[in-house]
Amino acid sequence: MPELPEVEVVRRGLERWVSGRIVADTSVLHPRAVRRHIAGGEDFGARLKGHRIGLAQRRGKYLWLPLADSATAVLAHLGMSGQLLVQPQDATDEKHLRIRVRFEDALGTELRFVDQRTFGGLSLHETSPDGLPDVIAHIARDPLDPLFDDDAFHEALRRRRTTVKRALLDQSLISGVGNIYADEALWRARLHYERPTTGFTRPRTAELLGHVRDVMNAALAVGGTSFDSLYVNVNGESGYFDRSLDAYGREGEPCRRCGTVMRRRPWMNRSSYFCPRCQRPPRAVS
DNA sequence: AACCGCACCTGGACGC
DNA sequence: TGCGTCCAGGTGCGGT
Repeated sequence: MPELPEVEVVRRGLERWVSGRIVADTSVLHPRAVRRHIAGGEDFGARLKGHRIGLAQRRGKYLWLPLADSATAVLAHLGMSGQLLVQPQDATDEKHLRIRVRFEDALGTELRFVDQRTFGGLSLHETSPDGLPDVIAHIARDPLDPLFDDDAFHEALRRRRTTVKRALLDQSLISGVGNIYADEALWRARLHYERPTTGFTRPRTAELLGHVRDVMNAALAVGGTSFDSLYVNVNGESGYFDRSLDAYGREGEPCRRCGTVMRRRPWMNRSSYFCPRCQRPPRAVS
């Protein structure tokens, strides 16, 4: 479900409501939610207990909470339907509550990981000297990271024998982009999703990256994209960017630029939305 | 080494 | 009402 802007909204919420607190007790209510924590749910809880939570971090769609005085961090991925909520301790359990974390203080709130489809989860990992959990070393920096290297991205794009949307979704090339923001950025750049990346010029890459950043920043400014109650911030509130989408989910509606009816095409077991006039397919594919 | 396709889940919307 | 089908914002793994 969530892409970079939605995950960043959650990170900010964790920083505000969770960072600095000391873990008391953790309960894992569904084993799949900790499947990346090989030692299991009991071990997961035991290792968190007594540790102070550091500043919440993010790379792409991954979030992590460093544990103070240890070279470890709680890594979180929301998958398609995961939520991290800060709830009053006495609030009724959500139907898909998977993990609960209570704290030593008297603030009266707890952290809950709620996840309908169980594609997401929490796990504890060693962190490298730069603070990155070891298991996400293969995840590229995201386009809002000041250290993202535009030139290296361009060179990598040209080396790949792939198409532009596949490249945008490849988290080892550029992280944080998912199906929604890929379609939005491609619409803004007037690029068809099957356009090969091999022939990309430097200006074309620069323009595409500019659109990726613009659309993500615009989404961030209004709290992210929510089609339903599945995506919410830590307080359970939805974002409003769904009202601003130009491509994603607009099959049958007029292109906001040229009025042509927008199309949807099955693509890699999901969908691609595009304007058939503004985003012409490459000749070889058509 | 790259690249592709699929498995991993639950549930809502829709057609019959 | 119920059943089948399709669809959903992601990732990692195995096979080629």
